Amino acid sequence: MKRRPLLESALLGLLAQRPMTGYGLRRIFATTPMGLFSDSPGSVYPALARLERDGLVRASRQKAARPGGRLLEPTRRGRAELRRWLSLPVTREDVARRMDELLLRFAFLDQHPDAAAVERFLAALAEEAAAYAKELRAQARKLEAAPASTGRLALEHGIAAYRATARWARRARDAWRKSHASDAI
Amino acid sequence: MKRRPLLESALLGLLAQRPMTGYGLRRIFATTPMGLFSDSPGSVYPALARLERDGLVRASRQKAARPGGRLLEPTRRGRAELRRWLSLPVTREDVARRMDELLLRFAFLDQHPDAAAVERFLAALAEEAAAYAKELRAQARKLEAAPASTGRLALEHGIAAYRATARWARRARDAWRKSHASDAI
DNA sequence: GCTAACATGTAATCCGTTACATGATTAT
DNA sequence: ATAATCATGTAACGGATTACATGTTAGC
Repeated sequence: MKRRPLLESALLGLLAQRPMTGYGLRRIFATTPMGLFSDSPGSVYPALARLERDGLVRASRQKAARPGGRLLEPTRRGRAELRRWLSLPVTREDVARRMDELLLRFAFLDQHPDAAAVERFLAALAEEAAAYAKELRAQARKLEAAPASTGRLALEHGIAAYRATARWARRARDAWRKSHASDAI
Repeated sequence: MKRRPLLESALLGLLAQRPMTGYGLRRIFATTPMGLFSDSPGSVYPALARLERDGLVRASRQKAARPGGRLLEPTRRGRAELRRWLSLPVTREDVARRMDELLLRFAFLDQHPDAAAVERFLAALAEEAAAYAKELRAQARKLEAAPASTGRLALEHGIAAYRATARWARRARDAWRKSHASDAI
């Protein structure tokens, strides 16, 4: 049960949205707010080679727009692997230490075949983020330094950030419900 | 000008607060919200060995509370290196891709000899975080998908998070001013 | 004709993770 | 006695970063 590197999941998710070349993927990392990933060839091409080796992605030189290019798309196994990843539960551990993975998963979650997955994810995230904010608040109360230390203030940043995440999750859930209400009738 | 690994800065900052053993440092990572670092011996001891090799940390078996233990403390060069790191400016790049490093720096910033450093840091962070939130908002306007996609909603999480950071920075600055007002008279 | 953009890779190095390995001391 | 805690390390492996290396095509 080793965790797949985030970069590979990001590549797989992007290719499931739209097949493209390695260069196209790199451009996305370079020009959009997905820029927490490096667009360097030395990270992207080896990761794609691993996905091909594992049979999750297939390349075609014929379908590429230019000679030399390789159009990449997920295989059936690749799409199954993506669904498996998207179906993972939202745990306290994820919230405390892997928020970026959670956000990445969520960004691809509208590709999940189960339409209810988005609402479930947001409900779980709202709950876990609020609960973790409370945990941090409890930690902060233990410190109680008379002149506020920057350590204490940094902890309060964490509290504020998790509260903002919980608030966002509740609002996103409402927005999602409204814009997908027609399906429910 | 290679960037020092975050873990090494964290270790150096903690040792500057209070000399302790490698085990003590690991316990901090295991039991406090600084848990974004691994407490595994395979990460901590090699990092400490690098700091010793570079002359930033010195170990004493005599000063240790128990036989076998090694009490670690920063050298003069180590403290200078810590000050240098704490003095780095808050850039847009940092805000966009290295928030965890910024927060770590801030958590140690009350060790900085220049008392004004904390206020300067918070002012810069408030400004850069708000500006970056605006950048993201501009990105979001370009998407304008009729039914909100989860990708779009994920971007809105980013906006909410950076706004929360900016708000926290302004409030922390006010709090810091008040609790240190006596120094200014 | 030249420059920017398109396109794919490899090599060296460093760091983090996991698992392994060992031993002393304190509390029950 | 024996378990938990204190304490320090090494080895194997994998992945990320940076730099290097190369070639094509489209637009000016």
